[in-house]
Amino acid sequence: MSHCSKSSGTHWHAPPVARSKHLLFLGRASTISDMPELPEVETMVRRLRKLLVGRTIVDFVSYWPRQVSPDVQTLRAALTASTIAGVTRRGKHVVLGLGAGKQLLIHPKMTGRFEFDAGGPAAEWKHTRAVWRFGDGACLAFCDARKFGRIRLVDAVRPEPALGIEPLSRSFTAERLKRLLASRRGRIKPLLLNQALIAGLGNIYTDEALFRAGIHPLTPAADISPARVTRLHRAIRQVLQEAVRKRGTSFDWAYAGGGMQGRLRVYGRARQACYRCAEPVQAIRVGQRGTHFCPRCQKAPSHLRGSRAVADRPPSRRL
DNA sequence: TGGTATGTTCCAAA
DNA sequence: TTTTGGAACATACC
Repeated sequence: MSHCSKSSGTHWHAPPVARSKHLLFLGRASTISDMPELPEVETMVRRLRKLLVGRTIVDFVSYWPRQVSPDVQTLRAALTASTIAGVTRRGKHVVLGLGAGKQLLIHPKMTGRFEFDAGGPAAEWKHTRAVWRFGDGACLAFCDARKFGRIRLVDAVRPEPALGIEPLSRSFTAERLKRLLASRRGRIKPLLLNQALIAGLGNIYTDEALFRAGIHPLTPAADISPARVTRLHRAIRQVLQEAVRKRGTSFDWAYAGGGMQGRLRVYGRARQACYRCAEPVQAIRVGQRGTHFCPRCQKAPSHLRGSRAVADRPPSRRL
């Protein structure tokens, strides 16, 4: 494949050669984290905050210009000489506060992660897509195997994108969730994944919250009783809070560092016994996402009862 | 080799 | 209008 066609020439050179894997655990270099749902991004943000606040950017390089906006030259000019005033989270975005009404939003998508080296550009990592260099010689790298991650400079006064409520904020109440779901005709799982409604839930924690609330993922949102929505609200907050405490879920080659994987009750447990009732956990596909639930603890909605949509079938099949 | 992946967006169709 | 499915983005692992 040719890299050159779409890069308009800006800062487009070969990315640094990756060090062999074991070297990542030596020396000063430290892996910040990885991962993509709210607890994982929150974990990233907390660690980045300690490392970055007060540091002044002296250079920015992108090795995959398609993932940054505006264009690399504009972005580089805007970032250079900026001091990072704060690091926060909005939904699944890492937000670097730059002062002067500017913010840098970084979305890790599926495989984005940060690496930091206080000693400067000596360390180079696998899949490095962007590097920030600071006045004291330290370097921050955004690494992203699948290149889905996005880095966007936005006006802090006009916050983008349009994201829904923060599920761990005080304003996310059971009543609020009821209102959010009441007028919806869709199924509950895709609605919980909709970032314009609730910002931060992803595939793992949605399945986990639905299990804890005893709600089948295909249940039409408007059919869920008020009492059950209250349970769902509590389940969402509990599972997210627990995952934040555990520093998120570590899964496969792309993600390491968290401890929540040992606490998951249905996600990734297809055909294994439900911890509550011993029924095998079932895997189906909902809105193109792998979906795990216990068919006994999470009763199918009445209109689907007995239908093939909730019967055993391999997760690779379309519904 | 093919199926799958923690995310999102765009389009078409229902 | 709302909802849903499919493809696309791009790569790595099993």
